[in-house]
Amino acid sequence: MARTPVWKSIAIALTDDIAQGRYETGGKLPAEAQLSARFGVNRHTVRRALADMAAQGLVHSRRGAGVFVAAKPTDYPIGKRVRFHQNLAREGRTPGKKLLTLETRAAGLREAEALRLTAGDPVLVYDGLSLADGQPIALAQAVFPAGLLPGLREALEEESSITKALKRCGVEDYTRRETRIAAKLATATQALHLQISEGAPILRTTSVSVDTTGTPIEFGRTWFAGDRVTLTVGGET
Amino acid sequence: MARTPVWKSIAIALTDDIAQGRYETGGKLPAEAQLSARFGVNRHTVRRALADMAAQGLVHSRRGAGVFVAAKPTDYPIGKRVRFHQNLAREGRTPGKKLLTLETRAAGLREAEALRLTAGDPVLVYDGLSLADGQPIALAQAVFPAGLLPGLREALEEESSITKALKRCGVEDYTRRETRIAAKLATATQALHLQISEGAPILRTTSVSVDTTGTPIEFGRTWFAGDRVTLTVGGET
DNA sequence: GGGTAACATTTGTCTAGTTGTATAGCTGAT
DNA sequence: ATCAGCTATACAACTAGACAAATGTTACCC
Repeated sequence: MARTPVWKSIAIALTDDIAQGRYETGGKLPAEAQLSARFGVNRHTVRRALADMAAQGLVHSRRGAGVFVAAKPTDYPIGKRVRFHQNLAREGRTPGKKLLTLETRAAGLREAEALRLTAGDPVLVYDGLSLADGQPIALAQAVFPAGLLPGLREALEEESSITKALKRCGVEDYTRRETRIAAKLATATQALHLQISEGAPILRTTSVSVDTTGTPIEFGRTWFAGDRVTLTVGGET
Repeated sequence: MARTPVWKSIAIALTDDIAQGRYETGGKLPAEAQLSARFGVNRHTVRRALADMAAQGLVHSRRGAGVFVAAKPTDYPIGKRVRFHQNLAREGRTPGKKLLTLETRAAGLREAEALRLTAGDPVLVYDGLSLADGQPIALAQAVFPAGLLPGLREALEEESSITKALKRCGVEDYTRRETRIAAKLATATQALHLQISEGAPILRTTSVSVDTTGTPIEFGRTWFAGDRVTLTVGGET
């Protein structure tokens, strides 16, 4: 007759609290010390419960910060028309962006090929962090042909969305010609930005977008935090 | 001529030690390993003795912590005027309270009926643990009509007693209109808070308190640890 | 304003000690 | 022969305390 261990009943109680909405998704749980006081139990026992919940993907902890209710993996549709803001708004989440770097440099081989340029042609490289409800979702790099899109740099600095910035440069619409998906492990830098641990799984997508005339406009590489995003393909989005 | 078993003589010796005041009530006994060394027997034999004493309510053990001398069952008078602090102080024990949760939510059917509200009306729910000399005595849940008592939440957070908090909200006096008593078995969560074993007997009281005008003010449910409390009814307290 | 230094908070990890439970075996009395 | 009483050993579950490492906050200075 194995009675339910203490840590398990704590895990159940906390799971119930989350399910009841007493703690918001993405929100912070009380500190372990507070929880141990609330349940009248040693902190280690609380940690055992939290570890169980973390293994189920219900919560995740950050040393020095706290324990957070894990947000459900975001479904991110990949199709002809990929719009970050729309994709997230549809899921009922608040999209956000953080500009990391914005620079003009010479195109590399890979980039030149994708954008139908010559290696060495000037390209505008946008590095940014995509957020959902304030939580990092993806690292995005977009490479634009600088020669074709004058004024894009300023537009990207001011506008909150790439779609809007492109529109200001005369690109009314654009679609994805191709998207490739691969699974990788996070490097230290990526892990830092995405607030995941080094070596955690990430999804890398590589894409080429073209305007209505079929001219390549953007060469994009995006790294998604593997446990926060599920890519979906096939809806006619 | 059945000789007294070894474990029994150990139990007698320890019981005598307690009676002689060699171990304070509420204090910790030496670890089982130490006792087994002292009596020159196996730890299991000591455990057999302790189990016997625990069955008599003389001691109680907490895994990982030790074996403690049990306090005598507290007499807890239930009448028109039930005040936790007073009830315990009269017995010469030090009352204590620990706030577990405090939330505002919609009233359930049962609660609405008792408080003469409509199901769905906002109620303030107080969950707390009552202590005597630091030992858990009872789990208490009190449901207040949130609409009638603005500011009660803050008062409950700051004051140590419900009576005082109510006074701050203008309730000078209140009495019990009714108390129902039932015997139940402890659930895992209850057992955790009361530091008893799952399935141990508990006393559940359900009460409705009214102010001087007869308006229901509190709907209370309390779970007493069965072997630590004896409810008394009938004194004109 | 921006950088930085100090401080408090919080999680991560480690060591040690204690009770709870399970299994196996020995011994003497009936 | 059986069986209750006890020994022996091992592991699981929980407590207790301490310290390290990361983070967030605040005050302060230039």
